[in-house]
Amino acid sequence: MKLKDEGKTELIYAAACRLVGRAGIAGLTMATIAREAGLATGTLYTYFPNKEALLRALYRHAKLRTTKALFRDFNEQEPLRLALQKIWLNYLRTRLDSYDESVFVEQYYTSPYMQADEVQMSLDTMAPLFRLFDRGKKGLLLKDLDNTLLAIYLMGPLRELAGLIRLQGGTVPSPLADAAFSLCWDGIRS
Amino acid sequence: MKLKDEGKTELIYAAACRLVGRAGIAGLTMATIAREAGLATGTLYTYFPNKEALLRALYRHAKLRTTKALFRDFNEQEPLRLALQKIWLNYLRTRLDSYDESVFVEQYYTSPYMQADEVQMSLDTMAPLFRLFDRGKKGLLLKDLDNTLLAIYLMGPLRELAGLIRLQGGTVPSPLADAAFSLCWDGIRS
Amino acid sequence: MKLKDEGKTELIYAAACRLVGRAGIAGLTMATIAREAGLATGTLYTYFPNKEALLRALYRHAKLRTTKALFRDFNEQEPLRLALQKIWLNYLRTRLDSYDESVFVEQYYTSPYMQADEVQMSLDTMAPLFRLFDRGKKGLLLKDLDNTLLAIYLMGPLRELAGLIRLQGGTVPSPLADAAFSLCWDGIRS
Amino acid sequence: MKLKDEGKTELIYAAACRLVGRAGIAGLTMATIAREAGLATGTLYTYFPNKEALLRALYRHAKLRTTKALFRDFNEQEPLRLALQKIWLNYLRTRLDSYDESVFVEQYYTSPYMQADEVQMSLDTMAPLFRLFDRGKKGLLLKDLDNTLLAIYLMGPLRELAGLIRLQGGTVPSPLADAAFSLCWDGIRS
DNA sequence: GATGAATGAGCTTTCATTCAT
DNA sequence: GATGAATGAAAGCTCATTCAT
Repeated sequence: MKLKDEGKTELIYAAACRLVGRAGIAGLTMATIAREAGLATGTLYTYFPNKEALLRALYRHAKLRTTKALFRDFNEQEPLRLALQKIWLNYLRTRLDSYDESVFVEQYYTSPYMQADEVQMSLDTMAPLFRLFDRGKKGLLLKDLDNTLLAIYLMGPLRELAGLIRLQGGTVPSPLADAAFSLCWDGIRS
Repeated sequence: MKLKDEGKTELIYAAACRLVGRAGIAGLTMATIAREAGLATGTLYTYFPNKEALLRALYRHAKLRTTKALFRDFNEQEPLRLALQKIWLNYLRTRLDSYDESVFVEQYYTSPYMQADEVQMSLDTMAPLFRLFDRGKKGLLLKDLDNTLLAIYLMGPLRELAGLIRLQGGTVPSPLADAAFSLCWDGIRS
Repeated sequence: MKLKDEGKTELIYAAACRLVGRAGIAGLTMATIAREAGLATGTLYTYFPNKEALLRALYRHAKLRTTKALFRDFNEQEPLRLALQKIWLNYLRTRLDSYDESVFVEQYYTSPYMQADEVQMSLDTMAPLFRLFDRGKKGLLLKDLDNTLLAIYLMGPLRELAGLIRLQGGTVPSPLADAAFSLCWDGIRS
Repeated sequence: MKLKDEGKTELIYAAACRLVGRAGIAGLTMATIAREAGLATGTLYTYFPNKEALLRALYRHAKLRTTKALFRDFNEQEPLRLALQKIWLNYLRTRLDSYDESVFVEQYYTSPYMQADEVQMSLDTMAPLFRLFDRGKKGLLLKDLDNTLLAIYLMGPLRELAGLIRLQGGTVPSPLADAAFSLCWDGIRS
């Protein structure tokens, strides 16, 4: 007997992401996803009840993977600058390695599919970073500013930076990336 | 495309932007735009030959307005920090004042509608800022880094920052905005 | 300007009924209805929000027409037998004249589309007949039985009778029809 | 069509009938039948080559059972009224006991599945009743009318009558049923 | 034989576009 | 020019049927 194959879910996710990376969420159709995944249209409906559910599941999946990657090898005890740089580099690397996934997450966020509970889930993933900020502010290493603001300055430019590195065919770590982190660090340190 | 009534074109632009702000570019239909603008569907086709042309025209329109706003009251001879802060504030203000327009421009950029020549047009608009950077680096006031990198660091976080201020019901200038610009400045100055 | 045409609703009703008469409710598709009505598929959706609504509206429409026909030229003061025969003949005639409509009403009744409120509506239409029965029983002209039972015996066989007459290419009034009504009358009279 | 397990065929028949009783023939799918029967979809195809064959077989099966029930304990030599009442009561009882089956037979009859040879088969089953009518007319006990007409008057109201008894939660025999047969008898007797 | 995942034709519905008024 | 009904291609989804296990 053929059993439902978990790997096929991944196949579908990957196909959908690739297509979003190419033409945006707006151009995404069930038929295209199926063809890209090498499946029949109907097969998608064995794994997801409808298009919205597919996209929603993909968002959760991608968000989870991205978050996990964000804190890879992360040690909360490390010196602050090193710890922050690790997270920062992880984020950059993820955006480059999983470019399609990142584009999808971003576009989903402003699409009509986005729902309130998913906003909260997004915020929760940042908790360890915020604890790091608190420590830094207490030790007078960081400017005494709102955590969200610090996060915005640390991470905000990474989207465009990744785009730039990608355009130049670059990899991480790179001199460009090091210089970029220094900009961030000089901005937020006290 | 007989532009009988210029005001009606603006009406259509505004309606389309409002809808994108609410539910993203993906859910945008000609019928919805028409209803939001208080027109009949067919009327849209008096002003634009088709949907793609409408969006394309709207992008150019919005981009132009945004750019013009970016350099409002800008004087290239002013002290560097003040000049940069003015551009920075203008950008932030525009994102807040014309939130829908900004969201549209952003989503259009990654949509299947985006075309190569429009990318170039986007870059050209930044020329005055880049001249400012060159001056700053020559005078040893700024870190000696790639202009694009400096621009990314200056502008990159503004999208999220605007979102934050918007969420808190804030306006510009505000203490939050001042603190935020200091972060930027400390990051890029030598 | 083209205005929504009420006659087109009738056109759609007629087309749907004709098809149900031919192949039953089960084989009914929006595409077939549209083609039979000489319209594009999409046009159906200017007049009805979806297939279910179309069928529901058609049911109410057909039921109303059928009921109106049932009591055509009906005069509650007439002698009992004549009054009943008129209703009986009207029913038979309607089933023959509007055969498709009748088949539709019947099939809709046992289809998954049928809803509770429509059952009540169906019962209400029979009120004048029931008043006739009451009068007949009071005057000892009819057996003293439940109205519903009398109605069932008067009307129940008409479906099959109509089928039989139709098969024999007959019309109403006919000797067959007269004999048939005598059967009924002899059954219910006291 | 290897009939490995005769009991499973019955299981499928019962499941299909139950579903038709609930929501009509139109909403019937192979997947639903399988689930209701506690089988896998594919298993249905071991017992029937396709959906049409399944329904056709079910029709013959149900028709046969119904017919057999119609003439249960029937003795062609009995007095006419008693013999007719027996058949009449059997029919009523069957409609009540095997309600789903009866609904299925009825709906199948007007569905696109119905085929010409099945109409003939349906008529043939009535032969013993028709012989009874002939005897009655010869003995001047019944009106001298077409057998089909007599049959229609005897059986036609039973569908609705069964519905009524079912609604009132009644059983057979019942005073209602006795009164109802009298209506019939008085109608057809000479 | 039994299973249920996979298939794809065909159904319902949407929507950019046209066109009679 | 403005209107919105009409169009039909294409989208989302269902379901009879097949087939690997």
